[in-house]
Amino acid sequence: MHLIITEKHSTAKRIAGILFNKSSKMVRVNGVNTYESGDTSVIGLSGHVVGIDFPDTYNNWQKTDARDLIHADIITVPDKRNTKIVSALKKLGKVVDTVTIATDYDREGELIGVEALNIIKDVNPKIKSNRARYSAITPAEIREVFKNLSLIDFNLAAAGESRQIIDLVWGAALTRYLSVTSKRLGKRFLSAGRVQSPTLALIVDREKEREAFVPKPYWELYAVHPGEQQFISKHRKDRFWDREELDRVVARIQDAKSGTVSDVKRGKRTEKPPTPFNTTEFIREASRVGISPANAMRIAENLYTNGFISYPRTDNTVYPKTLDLKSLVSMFLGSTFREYASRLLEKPLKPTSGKKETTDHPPIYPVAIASKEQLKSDEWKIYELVVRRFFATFADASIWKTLRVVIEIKGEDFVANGAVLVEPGWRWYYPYHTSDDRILPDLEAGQVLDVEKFDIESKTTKPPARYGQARLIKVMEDLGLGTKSTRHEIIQKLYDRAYVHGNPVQPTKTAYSVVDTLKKYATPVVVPDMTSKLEQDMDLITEAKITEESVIKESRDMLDKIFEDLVNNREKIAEELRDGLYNDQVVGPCPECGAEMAVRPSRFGMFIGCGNYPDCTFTLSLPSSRFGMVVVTDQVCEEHKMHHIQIVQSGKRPVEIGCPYCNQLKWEAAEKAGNDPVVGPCPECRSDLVVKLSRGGGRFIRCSNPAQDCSFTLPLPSPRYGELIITDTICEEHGLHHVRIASEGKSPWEIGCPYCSYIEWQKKQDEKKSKKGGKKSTGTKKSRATGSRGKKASELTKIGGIGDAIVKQLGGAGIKTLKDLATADPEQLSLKLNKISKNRIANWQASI
DNA sequence: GCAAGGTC
Repeated sequence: MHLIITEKHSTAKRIAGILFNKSSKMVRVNGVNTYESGDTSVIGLSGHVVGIDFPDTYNNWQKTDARDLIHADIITVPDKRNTKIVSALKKLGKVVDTVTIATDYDREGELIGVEALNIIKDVNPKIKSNRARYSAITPAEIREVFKNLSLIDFNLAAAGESRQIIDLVWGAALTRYLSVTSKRLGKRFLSAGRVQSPTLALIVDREKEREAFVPKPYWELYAVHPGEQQFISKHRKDRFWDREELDRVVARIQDAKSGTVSDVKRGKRTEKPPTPFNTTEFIREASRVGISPANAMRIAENLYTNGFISYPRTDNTVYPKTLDLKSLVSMFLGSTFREYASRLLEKPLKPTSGKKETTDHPPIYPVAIASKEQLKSDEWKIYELVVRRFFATFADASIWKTLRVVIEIKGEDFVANGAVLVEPGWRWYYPYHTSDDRILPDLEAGQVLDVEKFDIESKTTKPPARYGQARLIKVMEDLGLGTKSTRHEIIQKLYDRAYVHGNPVQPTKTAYSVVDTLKKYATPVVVPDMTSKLEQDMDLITEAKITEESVIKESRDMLDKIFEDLVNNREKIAEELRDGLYNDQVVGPCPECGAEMAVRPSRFGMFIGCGNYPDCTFTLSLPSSRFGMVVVTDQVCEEHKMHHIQIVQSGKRPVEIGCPYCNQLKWEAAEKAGNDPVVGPCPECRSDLVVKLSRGGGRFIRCSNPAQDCSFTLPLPSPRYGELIITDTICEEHGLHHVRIASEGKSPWEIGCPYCSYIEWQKKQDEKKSKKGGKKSTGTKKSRATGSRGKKASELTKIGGIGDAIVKQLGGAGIKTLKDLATADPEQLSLKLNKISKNRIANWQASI
């Protein structure tokens, strides 16, 4: 049997479609869809199906010396999410005599293929192998390539493997050193890596430049020319740095009522059409239409899996020759883009091409017609962007008519520039770039012009701007940091680690400390050179000029030297790191005694405490801090002079607490006022259910039974902003008023009956969980095994919403006291309980 | 609980 292995499922399906035509049959092997015809099978991987790691004996961060990781054994481990594919490969491997590796045509693709081959070799050492290399999945190219199979490039795969090992060793050793030395263990650990650290350094360096920037004042001088077509001209000097000089000029000209046109230059400016989309350029243009890099990639992936656009992760800016561009454009004759397509087809199609041409994937282009109704609004925005960009790459240049006029006013030259778009060219297809005409009247040399007045604008030079996410991705690409698929993830990682916040991106003090320490003691990991050197070495490995082993050894030796320094200076570094880390926790003056308040850990999560403790015991609570990391931003509350606070949770939008004192006062006021809006009768005791403000600034619904012996609660879905409106509609089933959340500038969100909405939401969570599988079932078993114990009445019932049945469940999960509950991770706990969401747990915790 | 690279 012949087995073809591709990098992803979608390519397996498409290649089978081309090679087998209609005889392609889908066969499930160990739960993996494969395609079969006659003696040949095609299976798709999911990228790397195995990874590398250290043996379990190195797992304890405190007990293992970080330095030992440099020379620790490295083992291959199957990727947890892809165990099915691994076993399918083993199963098929036994009955196969030849394997064709048809993964992506790049370095990682070669490695991914060799990894799969090695899995098969384990069960079938005599297997024969070859390689199919293609740059676009078109029938012509695929058929051709499979007629001319080549050999696997094991050197190329070895180059990829050297990268894996070097990244793991440097990343893990430095991450552990930083975390252990600064005692930042658990989820607040401090990380370092070949790509993330230089990226973080870029952000920190830019912030330092901004801090060091001294603004310089300057002035601009304009003349206003009235008439049918009023316009302004600017003094030729552009910027006056010397106020006295400006004053002298103004004194000379101020009573001038006219000027003479001394020079007129007419010209033409052409703008070439844009080049085909690669990932970075796509992300930048998506941010123009208001979509963040992470969202743009998520949406693009979605459009790709649904067959609307081509593969979105590509560096290529040249359409492969095998791509049938004409039929792609013609396809749009039957769409809302008809007029654009037919205009393009009037002439032969000549696409632009960019500088970079790669072999793995084509540039991003549309592959099918979509209608606006079919897609969500952001999806349509992205789809339209890809379509219009595709069109623009065939369009003509746009042409501007330009006019430059010099006007002499009492011996001083004033200049006016005009530009009018005369041939829109590609701009007609691709209207995302502003193209404002600057219209000047048709002037002739010698003409006398009126001057109505002079305007002086006083300005200052601006510090370099902070990086926006899209800009940062571009800079990373220019420096060779990361890949098209990882750059936006690396930036996300910096947010998750609380190294940065906001957009444009701002570093925290922790980032300053980490970057400073690494710069001083482990320079190679904070500069892009490590990546460029690695790239060069990988090329040499590929050309068989040096070995993988020698590259790895050299890298380990370098890290050994670095660790000598790190170990010798441990105390000093610990102190430096902790200083910076403390600065990151400083919130502002204590309202009671004026001392410095800072974020501090307690058994129940983080809180803000006074530096004068125990003399001053004033505290502010930070309710959601159990679920994420606290970020102190540089925004300061005018009233309390406290820094605004954010709670960052990996993979989620940060929770903006704002000024923690304002937040606390708001909550206390709401508690005191007690006029909480009533939603309806409590399903358990018939008292009023009311909307309460949670300590985190969020909202939830609770029973207001005055005796406090009913503990029914309902969470509310999470837009924390906007007004909660209780409507007149009443749920027939639960008797509760429907609610909606109204935010300014957005259409209101109808939640309906909060009870129904909660049940609905829980169902969805359960479905998600059951899809994950594996982990959950063992958790449930465990909870049953220990569940028989917790029987007595528990302090847990003091919390709203917890009755005897839930106490029993909680007991089974090892939660017996309020303290247990307060310190539990809601997500983990929710997995151990039956139909109790992590939000519900979070609400309990917030009410402790 | 570490990296970065695939893929979803």
